[in-house]
Formats: sequence, structure tokens, C-alpha cells
Amino acid sequence: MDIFSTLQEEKARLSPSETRIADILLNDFEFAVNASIIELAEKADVSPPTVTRFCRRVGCESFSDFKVQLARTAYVGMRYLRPEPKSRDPADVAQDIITKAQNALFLLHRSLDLVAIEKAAEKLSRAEMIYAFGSGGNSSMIASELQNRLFRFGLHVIASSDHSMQLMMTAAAKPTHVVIGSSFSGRNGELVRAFSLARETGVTTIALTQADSPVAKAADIVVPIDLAEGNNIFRPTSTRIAYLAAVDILASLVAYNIQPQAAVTLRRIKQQLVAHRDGDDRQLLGD
Amino acid sequence: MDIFSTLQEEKARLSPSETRIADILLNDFEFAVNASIIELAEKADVSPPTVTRFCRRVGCESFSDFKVQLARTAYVGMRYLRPEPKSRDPADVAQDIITKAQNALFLLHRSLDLVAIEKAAEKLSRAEMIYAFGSGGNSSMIASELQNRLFRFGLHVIASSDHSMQLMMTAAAKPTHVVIGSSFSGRNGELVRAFSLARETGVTTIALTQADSPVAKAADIVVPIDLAEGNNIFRPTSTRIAYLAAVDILASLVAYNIQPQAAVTLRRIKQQLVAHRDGDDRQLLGD
DNA sequence: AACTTATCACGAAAATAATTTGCAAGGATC
DNA sequence: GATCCTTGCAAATTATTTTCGTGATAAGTT
Repeated sequence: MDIFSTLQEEKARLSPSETRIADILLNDFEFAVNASIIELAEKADVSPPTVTRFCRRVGCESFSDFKVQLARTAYVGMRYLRPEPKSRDPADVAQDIITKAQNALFLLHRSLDLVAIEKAAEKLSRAEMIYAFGSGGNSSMIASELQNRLFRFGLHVIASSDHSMQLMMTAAAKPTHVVIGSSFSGRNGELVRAFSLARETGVTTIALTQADSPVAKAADIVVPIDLAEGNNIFRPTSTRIAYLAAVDILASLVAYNIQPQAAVTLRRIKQQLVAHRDGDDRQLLGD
Repeated sequence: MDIFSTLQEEKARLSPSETRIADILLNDFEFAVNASIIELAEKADVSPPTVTRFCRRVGCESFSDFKVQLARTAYVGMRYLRPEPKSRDPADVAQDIITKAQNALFLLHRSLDLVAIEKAAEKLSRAEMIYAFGSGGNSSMIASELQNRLFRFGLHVIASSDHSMQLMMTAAAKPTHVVIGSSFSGRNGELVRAFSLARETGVTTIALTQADSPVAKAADIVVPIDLAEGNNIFRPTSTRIAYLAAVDILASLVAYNIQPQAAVTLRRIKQQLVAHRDGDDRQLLGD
């Protein structure tokens, strides 16, 4: 699929010469994408045929195919090997943040559990009422985001970041309702409690959280979001961007599921907005 | 710098044969990155040398350099030319959303006004009080995000998505305060009013919005966020991801500006959280 | 223990394929 | 009609792959 995963998997089984080639890829990637097979071979102290064999080994047709694959994944998939921003220069900070965000999306995409997300979309589409829970700044944003996205399709959603309210709402929920909760850490004890309560009443629960975490274990359907380590805890945005994208995918699937109803509601919302603004209908739905 | 910008710029000056090559790149990009120079030449109905010349024209050393460049930018920078998701299959929907999000980040990075963003960070760092305004679901999220990020550095921030409150707060603001507002459409009339009011009192105003829009014109410092067309108005997330990344960059710069103070506050917040949870201190700051 | 035999990694050289260069013909433009 | 640009042809160059053979290591055999 992509070279770097393959490299990771195959690493152990590589021969000494091949290992030297792999090292060059990891250490001097810029050189590797621009080099010809001969230059690469020389630098790795191997013969060109060995390079060709290496390419085949990691799943490419040929050396040129290999270079294309390399260049393609590297743009997003590779840079996270780069540690912290080089300097405090705004350009570097920006570059660093953008790269990490793109990388978070890349990793999310790779690890996405489509079956779970489809199942979740299915449940949400049929829900008579949806409760979106989350706390702590990040997850509360995801909860409002769920509300913001789903009400547009004519679904009934209420978001809450208030533990007590969450419990009361869950207690009042019926089996035709759905509770969906987000927890970046997976250790939001109050959310676990709400999920357990829901389970007693037969209310379906969906969690957007780390796999195998307490929150995940308490939910019926888990949409796992596991990003590799290295996310600076003081800079949560890249993780959050991954969550947002997951919500986006979920909401889009829900929209497709309930197409006609969603279209009508969206059109009405849009008419309101256009009338309110200056008649420009190419603008986003919601400022 | 990257091929697609060059292509955009050069497009008009290309000869007929070169135009045919360019068309293939745009229409059948997958073919183009995998093809050899001969295959590409055949498909474009030109001779291989013409392809080589074309590569030079768009700023590459050679054909292979060209392919690397192509593969490199294309992964994120190109796919937005692809219209809608190919199908409703979850995998396609996910791929489409991730690609668009990455692309939004790519475009943001390219068009970022670093000078403006640095100036904004400067003002925010020194502000005695910060008001973060935004409405409409998307921008209100950005406003809370600003609050969520900046309070962690020990700054005094209050976010509001309520027009009347925004006006009252602005009226009460002092010249040492800063008003920062977000508007995706740039046409939030109430925000324009708040900005104008602030200007009368000498309060600095910062806008995160489309360049040259009414909101932008009303602000002292504009951090323009202009993403190319083609963002489905029913799916605002990719635009919002760009805004979030912009906020992230802004907040990081502010953090660097006020380093010691920020570090102290962050540490205290973290202690609270760790004590409250199970002592695991590698988790994100805020769930 | 010594001797096959098989297997594999690897490089040299040959064969093949791809890419570039030089040059000339055909058009367009002034 | 002169000039410039575009383009393709063919040769030259360069890059890549294949083939084949060597040497090393491991496994089996006497």
C-alpha cells in the first residue's frame, strides 16, 4: 500500500545490503527521491541490481515506480520523523503545524475503521434523538460539531459538555435514541458512567475515542482514533483535526443515508441564510 | 516552487503540444505519474523530446525530476480538481474528505500571510483582555477555540457568539484590549459593526476572514484565509480545518512570545488534570 | 567430522529501454 | 522574405533491468 508501512514490516527480513538502502531512505530522504539508481547504489555501497531487487521487495514494479511511490507518500507520511520545529520563526512554526496536521489526517485515514464508522452512521441515521457528549475543550468542541453537522440533516441532536446534564439526559433516553460521546484521552470517567447507564436502558452508545480505553470499552460501537505518539500535548490541534475529519466522514455518511430528508432541510436552512445575507448563495452554510 | 502553481501561471504561454501535455496531467494524473516519457508522449500525441522540453519549461531539471515533483505535490495539492467522491462507498467518502482536508491545509499554507499573523500574535501577546467573536456554527467554534487556546497561556480571553453581547463587550473595551473575530463568509454584518465600534475607541481589531471582504475592511489586522473555490458548501469542514490550523499557528506564536508566563500556567493546568485523572501525564491537555 | 548439495545474496557485464541532444523541416509572425 | 518558434527524427547518451556466475552460508548425507 504505501512504502513506509511496508518498510516497517519488512525491516527485519532485509539483508545487510538492503538495510543500507533502507537507511538512506530514512536518513537522507531528499537525496533518495532525486537520485538515480546508480547514485543511490553508490551511496549505499551496493550494485544497481540490488537496488532494483530492493524496490521489488517493498512492493514496487520497478525503480521508477518506487521513486513515484516514495515521493508520493513522503510528502505527508514522512515528515513526522522530523522532530520539533526548527526555529521560532513564523514560517517554521507554520510549516510545522501544517505538516503535523496533514500527518494527523494521513494517519487517521490509514487507521480508520470503516466498518465501525458505517455502523455508527447507520445508527445515527435512524435515531429519533441523538445526544452528543464531550468535555474538556477538545471533546466539547467535537460534541458541538456533531450537533452543528447533524441538525442540518433534520436530525434531532442535543450536545452537552455538562456531566450532570449528560447523566440526566441519558437517564431520560429511550432505546430508539443514540448517545454519541467523544473523549480524546479515553479516560473520561463521567462519560463512561453515562455510557454504562445507557447500556442498562438499551440505548445505543457510540464512542469516538482511543481504542481499548475505558471509554471505548463502555460503548457499543467504537470509532477508534489512534494517532501515533509524538503529538505534542501542548499543541492538541493536530489530534483534533483528525477527530474533526472523522466527524466529517461520519456526518457525510449519515447524509447519504437519509438523503431526501437531509436535502430538504439543507435547502431551507440555506434559503434563510441567503435571504439574511446579501443574496450570495455560494457561501458556506453557516458563517 | 511547486508544479501546479507554475502550470497555472504558465498555462497561457504554452504551445499547442505543451497544452496537450498539461491537459493529460490535469485529467489523468494517475496515468501521468506512472507513465514513462514515451507513453506520456504517445498519449499527448507529441514526441518524447517535446515532453522533456515541457518539463524544463515548468521548472524541472529533467523528466524524472518532473515526475518526482509531480508525485510529491499531487498527493495533496492536486486532487481537489477531482470533483465529487466517486461513490458513496465509505472508503471513497473517507478518502475524499481526507484529501480535501489535506488540500485545505496545503492551500492555507501557501496563501498564509505570515507578516499579518505575526503582527496579530504580537498584539494578542500584549493584550490585557481579549474578546473572541464569531457566530454561525463555524466561526463560533473558532471563537471558542481561541479562548480554549489562549487562556492556557494565562491570557484573559472571553469568547462570545452572541451579537448583543459582542457589542456590549466591545463598548466596554479599552485601548489595551484586543477584539479578534472570525467570519468564514466575511459578511457578518454584526461583526463589522463591533469592529467599527472598537475602532472608534482605539481598540485593536483582528479578523480571521476572507481578504477584501466587509469584515476584512473593518479590521485593523487581517489574517486572510482564502481557499480556492470548489469547497462544497454543504461540507464546511475542510475550510474549518484551515481556520483551526491558522488559529493553531497564531496561538503557537503567542505562546513563544510570552514563553515563561505561558509555561507556568500550562504546568498548573496540567497538574490539575493529572491529579484528576489517573496520573497519566502523557495525555492531551484537556480531553 | 567431512563432504555434498541447496539456497541465497550479490555484483559484473550484457542487453534493453528510456531519455536527451543536435539538427533540420514546417509554420507562424512581423 | 527573414526571423523566430515549435516540433519531430535520429543518433548519442544515459539509466535500468536481465542474465549469469561466484562465493558464502546452511542443511542434509555419508
